[in-house]
Amino acid sequence: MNIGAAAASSGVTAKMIRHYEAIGLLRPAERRSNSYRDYGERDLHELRFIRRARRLGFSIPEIGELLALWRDRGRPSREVKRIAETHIGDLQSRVAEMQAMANTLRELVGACHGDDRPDCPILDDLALGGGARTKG
Amino acid sequence: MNIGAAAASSGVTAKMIRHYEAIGLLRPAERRSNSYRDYGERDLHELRFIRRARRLGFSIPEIGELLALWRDRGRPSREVKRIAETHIGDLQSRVAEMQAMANTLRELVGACHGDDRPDCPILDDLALGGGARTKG
DNA sequence: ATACACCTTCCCATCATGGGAAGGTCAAGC
DNA sequence: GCTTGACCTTCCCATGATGGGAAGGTGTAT
Repeated sequence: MNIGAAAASSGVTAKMIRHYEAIGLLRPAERRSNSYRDYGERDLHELRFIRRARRLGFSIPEIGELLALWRDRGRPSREVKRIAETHIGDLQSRVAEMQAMANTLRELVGACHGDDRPDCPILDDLALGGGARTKG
Repeated sequence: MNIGAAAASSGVTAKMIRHYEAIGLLRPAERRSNSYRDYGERDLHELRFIRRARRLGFSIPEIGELLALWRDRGRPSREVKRIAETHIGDLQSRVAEMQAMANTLRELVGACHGDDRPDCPILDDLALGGGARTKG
């Protein structure tokens, strides 16, 4: 199966499949006599795995770890769980940070009359240049 | 005031100050006879404005809009409010997306015994390659 | 044979940021 | 005056994930 078909079937673009191979996330694909890459069911499986993990927000290095564990039929599930938990923690931190931003902005938006008048608490606050006040 | 002092006083690195000038976010700084950039209070104000806005997660184009409005003393506050509200909406979407990821992962982690045994629902799920099941 | 779709590699762009080289400038100390 | 060290300048390169596109080879259908 050519790279185009593998791309269509896995949801990973051909461009990205070559990229994943180049950075070592995927092992080099088999080549046919015409130098075309050749993919089988097993490769498709890995490509779908990668796509799904990317959708869940795992970074490429994390996916590398997960793939290695996935390829190793005898690995302890402990490892996988640890990686997933670390990733959940990362997601939570980022969510908290963005919520803090949004809360600060909501306060400011609430204080801004938003009409033709020029004075605007949002700009006034940005102009202060201080740290995030709603942090604590 | 040299770029280093402006950087120290605004919290924006010298590297980034030059970058913001290069992409047109800041007007070209005054130059002294030795070709050094020269900054005054007004520039410091803009730099602090930018730093604060970046911290609140505004993109560079958004900051460009906000800066333009800020420089225009007579602008209607409506504009500023609209930009801020749009940005809040963006933040909320991203937060929701990341929370969905985290929830899916939490389910999977909850189902994984996480010991020496090799079977692991997390990897099993990733291997399915389907869409996000916890979406709806 | 011709056309068209597909494949290959290689280079460039994004976005915000940082690293670093090569070279000019300035202030302090000897 | 000359050296030293801190600062400035511009320019190039790297990140990480992804896409665009060129130049050229291959495969298949008409």
